[in-house]
Amino acid sequence: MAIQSQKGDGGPDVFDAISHPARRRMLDLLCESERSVTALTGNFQMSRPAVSQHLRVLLQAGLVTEQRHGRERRYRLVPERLRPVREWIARYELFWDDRFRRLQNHLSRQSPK
Amino acid sequence: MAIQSQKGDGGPDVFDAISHPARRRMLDLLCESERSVTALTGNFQMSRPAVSQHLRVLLQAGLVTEQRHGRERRYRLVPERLRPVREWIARYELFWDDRFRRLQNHLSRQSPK
DNA sequence: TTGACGCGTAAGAAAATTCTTACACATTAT
DNA sequence: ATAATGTGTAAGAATTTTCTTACGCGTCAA
Repeated sequence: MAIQSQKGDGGPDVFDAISHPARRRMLDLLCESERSVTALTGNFQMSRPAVSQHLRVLLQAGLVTEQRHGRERRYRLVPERLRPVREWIARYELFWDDRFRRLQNHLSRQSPK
Repeated sequence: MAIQSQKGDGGPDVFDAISHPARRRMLDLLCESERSVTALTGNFQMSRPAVSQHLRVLLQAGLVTEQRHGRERRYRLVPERLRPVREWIARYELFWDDRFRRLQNHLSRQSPK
């Protein structure tokens, strides 16, 4: 028996939402303007329901919002929600910058003097 | 029948690798110093083989490297590999900064004049 | 040499993911 | 009223993920 998963009920995980290439592409497309499901589907090879399902994942992660306009629903990007990712990455960014800085220091201490 | 998946054979996906909380935590731990599998396992509730399997995902994504020291293997962080994530996020960061800037402009054009 | 230690991998189970097709339901156009 | 549009959701299948236990193999210590 394997007791596993139980995925953070506290809130849908943003990292998980952006792990699928199609969902990242959807966000990229929504950067330009809000779009309907059908409009988005044109950019993928999957069926419309599949796109719809991906949108639901993004919706639950709070990365997009839905607005009904007559019979269509337009999805709009909520970029702020990506902040947790940005913040997590920041730590590592410093890390690789540090390496770069150390390398520079090392090199500059070699030629002069 | 459903012909699906075929996950990017070009290379293991970094976004996918960091989608699991345990793997992010492992990277966090490896920020401080390189560690062995057993040392890492102490920080989780899963079995050692499970940790080992997660490390393999990170390894294949190039996020860590492995060094054998006697009978143990130490894993070391390769922060540069997170760059694709940083770059992808950058676009959205501008986006939310823009919103902030527009709001400021809006407000500053209201009080003066 | 014998054990104990550190680790990877195999095998298998439980769940989650990700698609597809089929339908049901509004809304808009004829 | 009817038909066409735009969507969500249900049902089901193929795959992947993620764990666990059981083993096997090198390495270090007695």
